[in-house]
Amino acid sequence: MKLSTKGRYGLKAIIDLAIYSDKEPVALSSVAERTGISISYLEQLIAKLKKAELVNSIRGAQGGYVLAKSPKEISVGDILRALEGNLSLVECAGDDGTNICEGADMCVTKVVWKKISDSINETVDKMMLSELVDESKVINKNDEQPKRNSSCLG
Amino acid sequence: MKLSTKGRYGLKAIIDLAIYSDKEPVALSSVAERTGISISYLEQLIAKLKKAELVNSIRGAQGGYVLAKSPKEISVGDILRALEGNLSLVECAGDDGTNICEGADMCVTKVVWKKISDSINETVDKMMLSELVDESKVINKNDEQPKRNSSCLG
DNA sequence: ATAAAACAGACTAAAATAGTCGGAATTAAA
DNA sequence: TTTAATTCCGACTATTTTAGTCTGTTTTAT
Repeated sequence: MKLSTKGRYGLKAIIDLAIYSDKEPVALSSVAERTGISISYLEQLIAKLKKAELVNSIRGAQGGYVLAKSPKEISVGDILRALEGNLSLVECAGDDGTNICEGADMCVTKVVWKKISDSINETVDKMMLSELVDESKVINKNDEQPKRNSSCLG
Repeated sequence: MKLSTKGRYGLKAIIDLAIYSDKEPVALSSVAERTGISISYLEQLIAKLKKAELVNSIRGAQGGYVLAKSPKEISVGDILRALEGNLSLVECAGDDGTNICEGADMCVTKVVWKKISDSINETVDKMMLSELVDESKVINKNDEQPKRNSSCLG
């Protein structure tokens, strides 16, 4: 039940975007440089974020990506769901109306999975991207150069 | 980030045990019959539950398994951790002291993963096996034969 | 024109999952 | 004391998922 690298790297990537796309669009090449994630893979991740309308793209030379709205309005839940799909631990407890088991009515364990995914969603929905950006600035406030930190893609 | 069948089937299995092992040990063959999970696979699952000291085994003919303690004292968290390992969504936020990333101190996303796993653990630790057993009895109270329900291994 | 970028999608190696299988050890009962 | 039921053990395998890479196309500022 581990999160895939899509979720982990993708969150890193959008935090990077949030920090650096204030003035001008940020190219994936520079995100890649700072985070240590390959451009090719970033393309996959950012495509999901774009599809979820969390980021916008500017094509062509000097193009790149910007947040589609304020980091205060983007929750970690929005980001993770965009990257990973629904955050339920089992298919049958998802919010997307997929009720795949026939016997779901009389399924005792379903309430367990439902409670777990509710608590996950609640937790991630009240964390905002802006908080992570702030936290990141605190961590790096003493450095001219922000930490490269490519060893920790956590 | 889905739970594996170990967690899903294993929980079903221990609920079945809790219901039927009041008087005498329950053989895996009968658990298999009721749940629709193969005996071979059940062996794997129950081995984990035994290792975690949630069930005891009686070997030989007429043997089987019983709960190691009252269902009131076994939390869903105990069960799922026995089956799945720690319930953290990433390695670096586990409780087992594994701090694998070097840059973990300056890792912004780590607090995200920590909050999520805390909320998961909190949720599953306050659900007790006894509650699921009770719930299961309510669901099946009108039937002479409990639901076979093999279509829903949720 | 050129170069820098986003965009699209096919492709692949490695790892994890979801089991099965064969046999050995133990023990109640016939 | 044999038999059958059971736990126990570990190796094995097919399938699926993950984690990317690679090739090429389109767009656009300079």
